[in-house]
Amino acid sequence: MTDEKLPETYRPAPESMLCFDLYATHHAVGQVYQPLLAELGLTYPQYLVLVTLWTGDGLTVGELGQRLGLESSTLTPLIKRLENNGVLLRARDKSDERKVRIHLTEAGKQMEGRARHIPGCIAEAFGLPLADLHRLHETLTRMRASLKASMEQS
Amino acid sequence: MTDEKLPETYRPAPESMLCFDLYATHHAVGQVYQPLLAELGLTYPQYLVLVTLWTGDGLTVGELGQRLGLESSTLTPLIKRLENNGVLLRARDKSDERKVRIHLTEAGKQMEGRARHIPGCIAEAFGLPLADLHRLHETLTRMRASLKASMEQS
DNA sequence: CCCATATATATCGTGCACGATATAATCGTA
DNA sequence: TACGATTATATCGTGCACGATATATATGGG
Repeated sequence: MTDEKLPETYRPAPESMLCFDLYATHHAVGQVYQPLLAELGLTYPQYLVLVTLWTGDGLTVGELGQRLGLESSTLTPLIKRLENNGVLLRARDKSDERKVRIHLTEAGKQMEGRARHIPGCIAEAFGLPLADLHRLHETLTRMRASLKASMEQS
Repeated sequence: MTDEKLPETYRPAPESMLCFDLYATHHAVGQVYQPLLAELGLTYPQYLVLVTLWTGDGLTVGELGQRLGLESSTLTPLIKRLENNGVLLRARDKSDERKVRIHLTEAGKQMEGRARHIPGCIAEAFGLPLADLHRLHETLTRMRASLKASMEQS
């Protein structure tokens, strides 16, 4: 990073800050998801958990947390809410009783079909050509790698 | 959006979803901010409020909410915490007693100097050339506009 | 002037997210 | 085998964020 002095009048406003772009865009995406997910009785984080389970049932809490970047203190109550709503079941792993494996119920599996239209709706709402979306994905992935690296070293 | 059928085996994983990119990148940025803001005794949303006030003192709760995209139900307690920490004061507007205007204290004004190094640290952690950051800002801004438009019409 | 309506903020209940800590199972090694 | 260290989840307290609702002030039409 350059160390050059910025003029005294340089005062970043939230609207010009990249971190705010991420914050606000993520928020706006959540607003678009909200009515789509409400039909299924899901919140956005709950939907992410189900998407992950649809790619592979029987994951442990830890594996889910690794995929989604969430702690057990977040996942445990979230998963219990999903269990209360009947979309999954929690079961201790027989060969290692420390682990809790999450299994979809029939209702949870069938929900995949009912959610199939959602990615298309979201992609449409983005309103950008596919090439831009690809570039965005790549930029954000590289950025995330860099952010993680800068955290490790400190 | 095209309506063409996707193969039955198409199953988006969170890691390939753009919304997850935004979610995870925003989260990673928060992790980088956290130690920098902890020195000032601030959370990230509190920092955003102060950044906004540094660009113009005496904003109302509603104006802050508009700039940051937050509701009074979020801002009111957040601002009260900042008031308890002595960085700002809340005062009813004399000419319209419905409005609450937020004014920085001396401590709140001085905090701007103590926070001046933060944007540079963050930009460095992004680890991308400035051109990419500009492009990202523009892409996200356009995307946000499109997302908002798609919400209005529905 | 009075009241219906609109506006600005605050309150309440739910859920997400964290760090710190607790608990319980497993593993390594003496 | 016994015990310290590690691992996996759960619990607790704090703060953010929302939608629904309440309260208080302001405004406009009759």
